[in-house]
Amino acid sequence: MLEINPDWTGKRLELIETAGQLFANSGIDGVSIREIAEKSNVNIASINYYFGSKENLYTESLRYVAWQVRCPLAQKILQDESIDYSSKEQCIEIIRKLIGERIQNYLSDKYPAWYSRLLLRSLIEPPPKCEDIIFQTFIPEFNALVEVLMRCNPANTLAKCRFWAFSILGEISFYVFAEPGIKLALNIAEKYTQKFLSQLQEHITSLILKGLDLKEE
Amino acid sequence: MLEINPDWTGKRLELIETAGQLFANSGIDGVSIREIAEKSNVNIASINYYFGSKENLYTESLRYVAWQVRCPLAQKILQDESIDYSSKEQCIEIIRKLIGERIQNYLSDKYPAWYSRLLLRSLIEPPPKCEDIIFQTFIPEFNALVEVLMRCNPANTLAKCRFWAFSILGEISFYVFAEPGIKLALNIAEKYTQKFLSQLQEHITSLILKGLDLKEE
DNA sequence: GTTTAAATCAAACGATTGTTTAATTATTTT
DNA sequence: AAAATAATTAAACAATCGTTTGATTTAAAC
Repeated sequence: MLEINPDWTGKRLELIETAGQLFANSGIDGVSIREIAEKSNVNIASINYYFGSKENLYTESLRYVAWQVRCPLAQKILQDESIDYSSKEQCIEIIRKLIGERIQNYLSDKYPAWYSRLLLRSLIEPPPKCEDIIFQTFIPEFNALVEVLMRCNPANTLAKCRFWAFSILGEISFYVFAEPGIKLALNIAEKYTQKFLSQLQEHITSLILKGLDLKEE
Repeated sequence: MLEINPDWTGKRLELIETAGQLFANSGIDGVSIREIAEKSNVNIASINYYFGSKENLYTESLRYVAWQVRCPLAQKILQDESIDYSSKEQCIEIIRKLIGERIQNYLSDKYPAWYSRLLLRSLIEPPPKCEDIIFQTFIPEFNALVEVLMRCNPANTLAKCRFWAFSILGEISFYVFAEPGIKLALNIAEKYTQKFLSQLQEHITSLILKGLDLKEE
């Protein structure tokens, strides 16, 4: 798992927040350190003073948002020995919560929208030294999600549960990085509403439950 | 719909193919025209001679790949008056084909992998003058897909069919832009195999059919 | 074969890039 | 209060950026 960085404070944090937002919108090469310095109200040299290089600032911004929007619920659930996976109702509730956590952390106003956007941008264009952060963020969460899905219905194969896990992660991610197109298609302005997000949670949950043959009705 | 460009020939096409691949990997700001010229074995000035600017070259590359990987099947199906949507088997086959077309065009070796990567990158980071291409590519295909889903089961609401359409588009897109992470998680090397892609097609189709209450068994 | 247009080229343009320097100011430590 | 460390600054660094120029070569048109 990703480790917390004690230096996410003061001027360093300010720079991370300002630069991260710019990086999320335009990529590391689309932003100049002068633009970052100007919007942060610091001298250009401060970036190298605090982070050593522009690249390090990007890496730190990524590590920061990856930590912020992480979804450790699946791991917690796996360690909870009081869970009875033979109870259909409990399994349904677990899956609903897992999907809900990711939707809230990625799509709601709990965090600024650029947090998840920077994270997903780094997936399609992993800058140097960022692969570790990406993989340490996604792989453990993915594996834990797969594990939970398998426990909820042991009759399903590993291959199937992996597909379902990607269905969950993929669809939610799509609402992040295709946001402009989606809002145009749905005629939505500004942010996703909580009502829309709970509908989305219901939709994905229902989809997965039917796939797992857990849906009652 | 997007229009074909008669200038996708000769040196112009060579430049588009070379530059597009670089753009897909590193973004418009991550590639220099000198790098493009070198890998295309042309003079630096040729880029401005043929396209006017680097930005125009990006736009043309995007228009080119958007045309190549477009999925017009849904529109064709809508215009086919011989289709009987009360036939469950026919509806299942249509949905399977729709999903299959997108998977083939986005993920198989039918086209170079960077085609779809450039398209999706442009979704999260739309360069100037590219919004039109993006929207003309995705929105009509999305709307057609929604329309087909509604005809297959008129009992479903528009809102639900939109969610399902995004489930299809989102999950397939995820396999494009999260490719490095997915291959690490699944321990896959090189390209997705056709076997894997047909499993994926089966998985998504099954998911949607269950959601539409069309799945027999 | 002559003329026109298209294509290619090396070279240079001004602007901007990330980074570094060295001096100065602020803050903390002793 | 003196010394030492941390933080901030303006200025300059070499390198690279996208673009343009003007000359040269190639191809097409008459």
